[in-house]
Amino acid sequence: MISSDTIRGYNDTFLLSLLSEGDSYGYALSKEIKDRTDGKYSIKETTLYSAFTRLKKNGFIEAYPGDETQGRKRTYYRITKDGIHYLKEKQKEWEITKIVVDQLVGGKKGEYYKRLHRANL
Amino acid sequence: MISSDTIRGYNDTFLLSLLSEGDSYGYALSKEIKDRTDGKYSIKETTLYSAFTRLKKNGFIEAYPGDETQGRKRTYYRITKDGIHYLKEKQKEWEITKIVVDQLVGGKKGEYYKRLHRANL
DNA sequence: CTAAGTACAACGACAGACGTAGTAAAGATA
DNA sequence: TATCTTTACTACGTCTGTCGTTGTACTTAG
Repeated sequence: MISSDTIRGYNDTFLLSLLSEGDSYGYALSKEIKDRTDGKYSIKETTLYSAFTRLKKNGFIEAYPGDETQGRKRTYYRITKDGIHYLKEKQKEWEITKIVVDQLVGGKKGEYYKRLHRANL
Repeated sequence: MISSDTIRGYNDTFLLSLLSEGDSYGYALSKEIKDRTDGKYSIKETTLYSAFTRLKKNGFIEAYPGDETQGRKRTYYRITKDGIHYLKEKQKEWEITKIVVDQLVGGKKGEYYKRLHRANL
């Protein structure tokens, strides 16, 4: 199980990405994250709702009440234009981050080969 | 420029990875990180030295004084066996993290969900 | 009736990153 | 000679996302 701290700051992006596929609410988004990662990552409730608060404050999402006739009333969320813009920025950032971290964490086959070669010089 | 918060928690791993190639000291490691990422990421001084403190406390590195005949005396760092073990764990974690985040940030055509299953991680 | 699942909110604590400042020694420049 | 730049740290306080804990409330299954 990946810890949330490992991918700190990307929870907002995960939520925006899911909301970019359609409006949803807390519990459904939480389940979706767990399902899509095959249970390898899940967002904590407190993290989830504090993320909603932050995203609202930043104008990246809008909340509206659901019209459930049964069950407890849900709060639905809709991504805004600013949210879509932010999402795209973070998607680009992630692509760069992957490359940067790959170069620094090491541990890849190719890297070992190069190091071995260098050591033998 | 990638922010340190984006890759929070991986600074320790970066340092351990570099030290796994050979002993080094603060400034050299800082430069190496900047160079290897083509300037796309750099570690702040305070972050660097607080990382050293943490790594020492965890027994992942050992410090020893350099024997420079000129210039200010440096503190060199050497990775320990525990450090190597931790590094390998984090390298594995990173491979999983990449797949997990790829699946959730979106913006790419979904090859990754299949990869997650195929990778058997 | 009770337990489990759904759907949130409030509060405080923690840890890594970071801004600011200060210390110190050497070499380069004017 | 003076000072500016580079190297090499240490100390201290702040910020922010995450998370543990607790509480509330409504619904369905057994």
